[in-house]
Amino acid sequence: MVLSKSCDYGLRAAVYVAAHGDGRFVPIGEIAEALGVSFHFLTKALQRLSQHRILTSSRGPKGGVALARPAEAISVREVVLAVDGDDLFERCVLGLDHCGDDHPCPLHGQWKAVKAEMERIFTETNLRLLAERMEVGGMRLTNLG
Amino acid sequence: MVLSKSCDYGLRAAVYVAAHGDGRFVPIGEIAEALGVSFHFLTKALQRLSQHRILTSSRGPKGGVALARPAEAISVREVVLAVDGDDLFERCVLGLDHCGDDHPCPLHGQWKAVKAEMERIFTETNLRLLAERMEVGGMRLTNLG
DNA sequence: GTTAATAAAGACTCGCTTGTCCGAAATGCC
DNA sequence: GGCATTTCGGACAAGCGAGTCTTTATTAAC
Ligand code: SF4
Ligand code: SF4
Repeated sequence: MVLSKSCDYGLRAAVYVAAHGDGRFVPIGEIAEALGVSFHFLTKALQRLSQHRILTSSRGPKGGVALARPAEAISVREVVLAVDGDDLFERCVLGLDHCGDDHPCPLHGQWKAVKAEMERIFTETNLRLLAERMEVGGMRLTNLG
Repeated sequence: MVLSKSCDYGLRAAVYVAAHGDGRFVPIGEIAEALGVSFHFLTKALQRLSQHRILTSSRGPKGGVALARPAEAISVREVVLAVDGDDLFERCVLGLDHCGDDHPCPLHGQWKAVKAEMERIFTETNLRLLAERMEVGGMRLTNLG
């Protein structure tokens, strides 16, 4: 898959917090239940987001995670980089080492365009945008039950 | 990664055959050595290409694999589908089940464009094109040694 | 027919991702 | 201070892709 499960869960959780957070700390248990994913596994993904200053967290009662910045200041690209690293935007189709414009594989020209397009939409799309689409567009973050 | 290793190897091997085949059967051992990859593992990938009628094969001396059709009639898309299936073109970012235009996730609109772009360049690019780029453009299929 | 070369097929190991579980540390509430 | 709640962190198991090895089947050459 394009994104790892951790990244997938982390991104969906971040959108959930942006949509249902209202500034409070949202317990990871609530997010896990809402998304229908493993609580402990989701915890690990969100820890990485906290370490990268995308989320803040608080322990104890009324604790949980919250966005470290306004939702419109957090791009999807940032979340992907925090969890999966830059492999998606750097390595690609043929998986060669040290490739690039100077030592290209035969697909380089075309794939470079796809990579740039991916990075562009991930950079332009932020959590507020996604949260709004959930509210007004009825889009979903979970599997249909 | 976007493509599995099997798919990666299979695609590179197919391009090698298109470029260095000249109609003969090319032994898998020769391809594995040229690409610097495991012979046995490459064999598995090429078996799938043979099963999907992209390659033909012959056992025994002077045996090996050859393109089942002219190189310009084999698209990259076909090779990817044969080895990795349609996950790349069907499933995507959020990995939800049964998703699509009717039950979209918030990223659907943008990601659909990326998927379409990927499928387009993979469909338009055929093995002859890639083989020619190797010959005239000096592009590489292997890691630098 | 014998032999050598080669693809096909399957069993097996290894490492990474996913997922589970348990204890420790922090924090609000009484 | 004591307690309930919640994140943090590491250990552990399961599943899967990647890679190795061995055996069998097929074919060409002599
Ligand atoms: S498309 Fe470019 S960056 Fe990607 S593997 Fe080929 S040469 Fe490397
Ligand atoms: S982008 Fe569309 S097809 Fe992909 S996971 Fe989201 S809803 Fe499904």
